[in-house]
Amino acid sequence: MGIADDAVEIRARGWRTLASLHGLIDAALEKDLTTEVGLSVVEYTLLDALNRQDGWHMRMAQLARATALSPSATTRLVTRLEDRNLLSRVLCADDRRGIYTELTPLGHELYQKAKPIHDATLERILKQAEEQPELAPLARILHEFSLA
Amino acid sequence: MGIADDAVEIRARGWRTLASLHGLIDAALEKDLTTEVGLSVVEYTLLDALNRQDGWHMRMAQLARATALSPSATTRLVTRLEDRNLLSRVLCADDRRGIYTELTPLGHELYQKAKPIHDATLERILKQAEEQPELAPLARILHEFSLA
DNA sequence: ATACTATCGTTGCACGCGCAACTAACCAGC
DNA sequence: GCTGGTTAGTTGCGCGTGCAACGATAGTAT
Repeated sequence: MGIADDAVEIRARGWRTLASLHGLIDAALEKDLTTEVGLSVVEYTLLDALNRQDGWHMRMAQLARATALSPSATTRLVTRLEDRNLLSRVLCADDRRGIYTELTPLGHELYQKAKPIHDATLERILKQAEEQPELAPLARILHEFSLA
Repeated sequence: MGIADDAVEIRARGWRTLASLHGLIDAALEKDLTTEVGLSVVEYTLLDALNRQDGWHMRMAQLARATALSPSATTRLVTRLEDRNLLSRVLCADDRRGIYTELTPLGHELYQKAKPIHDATLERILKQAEEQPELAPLARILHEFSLA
């Protein structure tokens, strides 16, 4: 009984810590990326996902999964980036329902410019989180462990 | 050089894992809490924060911090909950700019009803995440470690 | 071929969010 | 007392999001 309650409490604490650290990092990335290169966090996440598939296409559903977004939000996100000429939609012949997306040269270029900013902010915030008692344990784990 | 690059990559991976797990948990909580008790995650988070201060008031700014929300969003969140008679605004005498909030009996009752749902979903999703290779390491840590 | 069902992506809609501008209240200094 | 600066909370506004409904294509059974 007491043990089970403890487990519940530990999970709840852990979740609060996770949410808090996530909010902290997300807000910092959002601020820095928008001011420096005009990208929101999800926009960067999408470019990053496309870039890690170097040279290869991704379908809308994959992008939705990578960004943790709904299909509709993904549609509009891709539309926004397409309007800025950062990526292009490519109809694929074998399944005419599906839509591939790929980075344009401009999109690749902007990503290269954004990545160091992203990485620097991430390092800065994690370092800062390690000095905050509630966040330190989790932050330290992200900093040091491979997690996969 | 290679070492520094590795550190950057490890951090980026860690952040993606964190964001992914956060999204997974958040979506599941959102779904279960709204369908079962009509509360969003932030709404539950706020009630939870108030409840952990048992019997004591919280100011708007504290609530904003607890929910990782902007001041304006906090105002409207509190207004929503107040309109449902789950909490009440209390002007405090010593600083007439400040506003205290406290749970109503109805709010306390709803929280008691929501908490087991929240905890069950959290446990379920964490268990499920532990079977997903990318998320497992982080999920296991939340499950087992005290983190404070 | 013809239906029937499933999947992929897109749109209408309402809603919650952050930012900037605002009001009200506190707190100096003089 | 009054003035200037700061802090607490609230509103106007534009925007991104999820949900539900939709059209279009694919797959399958008969």
